[in-house]
Amino acid sequence: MDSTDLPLVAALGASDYRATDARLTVASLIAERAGHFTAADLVAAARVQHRGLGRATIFRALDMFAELGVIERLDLPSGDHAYVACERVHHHHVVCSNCGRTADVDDAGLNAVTTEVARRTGFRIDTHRLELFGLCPDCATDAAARTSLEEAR
Amino acid sequence: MDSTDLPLVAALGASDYRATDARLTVASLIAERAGHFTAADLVAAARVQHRGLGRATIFRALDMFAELGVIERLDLPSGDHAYVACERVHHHHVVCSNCGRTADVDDAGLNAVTTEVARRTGFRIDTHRLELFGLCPDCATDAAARTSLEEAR
DNA sequence: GCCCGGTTGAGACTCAGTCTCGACAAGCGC
DNA sequence: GCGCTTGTCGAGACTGAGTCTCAACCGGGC
Repeated sequence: MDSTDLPLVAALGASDYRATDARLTVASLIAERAGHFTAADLVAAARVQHRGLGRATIFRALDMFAELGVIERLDLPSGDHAYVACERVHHHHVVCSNCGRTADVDDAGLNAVTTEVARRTGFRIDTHRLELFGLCPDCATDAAARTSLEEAR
Repeated sequence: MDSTDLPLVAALGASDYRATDARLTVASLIAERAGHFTAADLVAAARVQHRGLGRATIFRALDMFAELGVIERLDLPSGDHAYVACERVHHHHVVCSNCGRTADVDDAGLNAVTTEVARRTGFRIDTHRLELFGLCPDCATDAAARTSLEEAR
């Protein structure tokens, strides 16, 4: 894949930040990952593939991409922090707890929920965060196949 | 307040865990807090009020109460971890980003949202986490008063 | 060539959370 | 009462994610 095709690189180009080698490297590392990833993943991958990339640089790049809205921070049920590459519009994530793959979903009726919550509690809701965890179609199929196999025994 | 009235203490009594002094102290520290609190808050409070309470003990007690379902872990928009005392049934939290007060809300139509998301993405949704942030009625009133005051100038 | 501001990698630092260890206390059989 | 087991304790070492600092580097403008 030509790295200039990456949405992260496009966002970088459209911003006031310079498109340096280090940032392009981080962008391509992120693009290599299908689902969510942790900062530690990137640091490890950078060490293996592109020696010259400091820890601080990766954290700085992640902060910057998060600020540009092209990656988003995620809190896994385990309490760990992770990131996902994503669109810049407001949306939510569904995370496969088996393979880590993620999917974006838009509002999907959540606006009505926040309105209802505001009405019930009297709170003025400014922001919200919805994260959904489960099995992606592939892993769900696998799991179902494995279950029926065990039942057949 | 008689500490035996605390729902945390009741849950502790109903469990297999021993109701030791250290745990009762942690329970009363948690009960003193109206909204969410961090582990560091408790450690600091314990140091000020009840010298003899180790860091590890507080973390262990928090884990235990979380396991009993009487406190719940929360991820603030800042990325910090916090805890809230809460009911044992499944529910969600609304957090005041000004004073930290929290309110519990039940499903409020979210079930429909998860069903819709599952339908659209093909994921099998197992768990989810919804956190809402905004201003509680008091802080919202204050904020509104301050805004109108500034407009009058 | 020189300056300036943005960016870099290295490494020190911080701090939340975990782990380990020896001490202690409650419960229980004898 | 005694000894054993088990659960719990506090202290402090440890770990690892994330931040901060600093000197070096780089490209652009003059």
